[in-house]
Amino acid sequence: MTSTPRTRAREQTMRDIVRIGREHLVASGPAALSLRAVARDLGVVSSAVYRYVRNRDELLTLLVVDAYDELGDAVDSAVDPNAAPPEQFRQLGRAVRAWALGEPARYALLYGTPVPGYEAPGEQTIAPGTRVIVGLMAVLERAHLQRTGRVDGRVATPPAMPAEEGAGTSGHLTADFARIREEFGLTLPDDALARGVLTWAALFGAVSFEVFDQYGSDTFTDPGALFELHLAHLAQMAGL
Amino acid sequence: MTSTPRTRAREQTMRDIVRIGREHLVASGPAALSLRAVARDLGVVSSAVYRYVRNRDELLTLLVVDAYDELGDAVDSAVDPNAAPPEQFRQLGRAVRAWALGEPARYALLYGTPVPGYEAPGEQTIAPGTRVIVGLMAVLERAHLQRTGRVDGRVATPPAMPAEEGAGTSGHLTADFARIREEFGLTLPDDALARGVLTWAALFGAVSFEVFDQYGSDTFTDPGALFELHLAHLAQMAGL
DNA sequence: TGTACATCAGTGAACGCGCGTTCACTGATGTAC
DNA sequence: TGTACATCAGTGAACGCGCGTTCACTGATGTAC
Repeated sequence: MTSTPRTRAREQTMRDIVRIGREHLVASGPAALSLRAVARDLGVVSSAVYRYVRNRDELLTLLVVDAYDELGDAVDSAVDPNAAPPEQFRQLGRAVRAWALGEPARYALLYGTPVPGYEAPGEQTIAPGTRVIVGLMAVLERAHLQRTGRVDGRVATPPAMPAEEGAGTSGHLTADFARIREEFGLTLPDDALARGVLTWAALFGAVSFEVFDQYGSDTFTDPGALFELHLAHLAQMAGL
Repeated sequence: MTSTPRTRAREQTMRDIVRIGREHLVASGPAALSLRAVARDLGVVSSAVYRYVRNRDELLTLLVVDAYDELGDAVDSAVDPNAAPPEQFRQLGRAVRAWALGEPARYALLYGTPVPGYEAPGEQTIAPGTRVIVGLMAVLERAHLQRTGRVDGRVATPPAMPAEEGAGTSGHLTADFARIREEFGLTLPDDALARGVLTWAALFGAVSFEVFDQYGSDTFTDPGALFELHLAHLAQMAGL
């Protein structure tokens, strides 16, 4: 039996720490995140936090994972599995934008300037950190399967897809794409993979420009409409 | 005669402050930039810096302008005025990427997470901050003029260009695009403007992903080749 | 050319603040017999 | 069921550090007559 009162209290405190950390992130950005301030809000002496968290970096990691997971959940629940791929792409894009605009500080933690001196530990952050690109690739894969006539998405043996060598696809890239295909279980050809990666980066570029106010505050009266236009062009670039 | 020894010394110190500030930015990021540390490196007591700079925010502004200008110069000198627009676009993109990879901390100051509590004063930062998008739009404008047969780029009366109302271009956007056209002296139709803005955001998205290491360090063996591929797709999206 | 005054760079001390992290400790909760 | 011991959350003091900004001051440089 692992759920003694003590362990339940510990889990609750852990959640409180993450919640308070989130609030501080929102208020002052990652560089200013401080264990002492979290302890204060937790109603506890500063050294007590070290019972829960090895150091400041570990708290940052908790917040990074927390944010990636919330974004991943938002995206997953926004994409209708029965919709057509182009619509799925738009749903994904809108979900990313909506979450980013709602949580600018946490978005910045994930996709803004890396926190100086902090290196995210891969074992904990890679899986949640790749959920969006995995989702995007799944949409592209489904579109590809439909295009090539395997609509249901179930292929007994994913045929060795010999990567219609695209216009500028060089040796290194071909190998990289092969590895990616393998790792994510995809059958997309090189060109589609390349477009997918660019679409991913471009989507976050558009979102970052809006969240970080690069357009200038009064350039676009209706940023949502601009974003819809962007989605249409991005879908085209993605090959959807 | 304004160049007394004293004013020359002052200008030199001013340059030293910016240079040292740059170095600190590189070492520890904008949030950690400190007037005291700059004073230390300048070999002067901390309060002396206040003879040159009103406060920390003003130093940040100097560094922002400094960085925007260096990036703008890099882009301007990379774009060959006699090249064809698609090649000009690639030159511009490569220049942005090269500068960003060479100066990641200063790139982050411009295009990463906004510094919490700091608001850039528009009067000083807007002009240098728009040089890249102005350059990009100039490339697109030239392509447009060539396409429409006014190759030399000199049109006596820029004809009232009634914005071939694009697929999803709504009312607000049309007005916004009209304002942009006016402000930058462009004749590009709405669709080209929209593509230009997205291409701009997408280009910086791709660069940010690389500089901020979003791809994962060992996913792409040859990031330069990937970027060239991106440029090809982006040029296509831009309508070049 | 020389003198009187104004300007300005830089000093040093101070104010009040916040930070991460360690350490020996107390007292409550959980566990094994 | 009761007792002895182990675990663990939280305390409070301390170490050593850095920060932005103000202020009265000294002494050198520049300017006007």
